[in-house]
Amino acid sequence: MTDGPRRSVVRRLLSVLDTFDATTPTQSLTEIAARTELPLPTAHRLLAELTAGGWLERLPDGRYRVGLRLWKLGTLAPSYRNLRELALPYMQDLYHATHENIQLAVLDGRTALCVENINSVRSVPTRTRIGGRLPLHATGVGKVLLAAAGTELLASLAEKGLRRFTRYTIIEPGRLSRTLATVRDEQVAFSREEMTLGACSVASPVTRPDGGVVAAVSIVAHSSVDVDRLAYAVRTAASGISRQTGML
Amino acid sequence: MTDGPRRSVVRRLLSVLDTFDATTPTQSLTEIAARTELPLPTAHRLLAELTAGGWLERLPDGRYRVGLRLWKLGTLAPSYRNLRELALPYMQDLYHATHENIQLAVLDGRTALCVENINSVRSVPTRTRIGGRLPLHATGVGKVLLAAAGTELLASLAEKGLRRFTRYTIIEPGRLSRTLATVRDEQVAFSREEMTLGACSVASPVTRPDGGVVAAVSIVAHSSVDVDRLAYAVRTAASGISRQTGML
DNA sequence: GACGTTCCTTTCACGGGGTGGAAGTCAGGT
DNA sequence: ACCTGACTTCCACCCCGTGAAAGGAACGTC
Repeated sequence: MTDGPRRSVVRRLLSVLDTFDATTPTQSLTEIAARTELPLPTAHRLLAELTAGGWLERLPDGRYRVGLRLWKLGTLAPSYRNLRELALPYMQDLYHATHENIQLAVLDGRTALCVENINSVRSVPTRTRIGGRLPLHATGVGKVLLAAAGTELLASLAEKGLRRFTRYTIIEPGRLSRTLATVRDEQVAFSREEMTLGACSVASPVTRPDGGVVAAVSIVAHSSVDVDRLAYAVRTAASGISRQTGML
Repeated sequence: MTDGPRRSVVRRLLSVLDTFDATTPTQSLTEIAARTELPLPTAHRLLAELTAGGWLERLPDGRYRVGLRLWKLGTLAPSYRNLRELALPYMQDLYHATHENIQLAVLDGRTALCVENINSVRSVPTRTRIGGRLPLHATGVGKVLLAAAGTELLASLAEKGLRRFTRYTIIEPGRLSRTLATVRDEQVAFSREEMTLGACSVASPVTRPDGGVVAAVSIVAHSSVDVDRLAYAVRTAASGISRQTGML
């Protein structure tokens, strides 16, 4: 029946957990079995064990969703645990000064991962959610993180082709590389409608005392806003957070 | 060797994950093996699989910690996913109006679980962390959640004895029960140095359109602050959040 | 009320993969 | 050089996870 190579119990279990994402926060047994390509009884047994332990929850209608226990565990993840607590006050200051959207992201593989955000009702509505992903080459935070990463990352991204989101997206590796050099130089990255038409952003790196970049903060505003004028604000906030990282 | 009854692979794996908590965010192989009571090679294999999938991370010194993937997954947990995003703006309003600590908690088993907080530098320093637990009988948020839960919960807590934290902690089940009636009536709960000497709190319930209580917001202030004057502020914020829960 | 459908749950004999004692490796200390 | 403690690898045994098949449960349809 199952053609694929046999996975270990552990990998099966983890692939069950992996089926939960932002687009499918709740799932039925059949859906999970289908997505994991596991026989129905097998999926059922794994889900039963996860539910019994409180890792997943079962809704009255039989559907499964992520439980509090997993949330609590995730809370201990490094980029979250302290960074978020240190950064939030500074992000709030930025928000009160500008009334625009504020984001905090870390590097996760080949994308930027949003770990905290403050959405403004007055500013451009962003699709970004906590736990959501952002492209490295078309956003402010992405560029900051990409600039700080080794050149191999850029090379590997370029190899697979830089996706064009709007007509302003930089998809030429050479031009992107030059942009990143400026970012490293000035500690600020811009994105002018490169990800979404009508939205611009300014980002700046959060660093450890040794200079390593751990995250990026940014302001995401409507394209009519002069983001250059916001650059110093982001840099100031980023410096504030960076100063605190020494205490981790 | 191992005396205990044999656990299934799944339960073994989950007990490995379970060893991670706020007090031990990073652990060595030997520590994990000891805490889970698993043979060292077994623990090693499980950890290797978890690390390979990005569920755990390995530090240069060989210690393990929770990885980004688990954090992302936890992000999907119900009480967190939307509640937090809805509530944060209102919590910020409260913070700016009062400059005290603000907390948001949900019921989790026999304790209150803090899902969001804003710590004020000007107010009492709180030990509470996101993902941290608070007693139901000695805190504002706890009382709100306990009042909304069935009477069985209070009975079962009383059976095991209500822990005394300070000389003000209510440990008489009858008196607590009467207090909870008032909480239900007035939609506000107070804690006056019942958890920590020098700290008081006011809390109010966040409800769904059908009236069910999903969370509690509170202000935690120095005991010199007249918390009665803050009651309307918390109730207002709680109402605001409650109105939004209809959109979930 | 019988019948079909869909989704979930339970059973159980089989055999492959997890197990863990033992041995090997590595780093730091004396 | 020798020891100690912590991690990693090996591999033969055997236990426990597996999944096809059958049993329920909850609907909707004729």
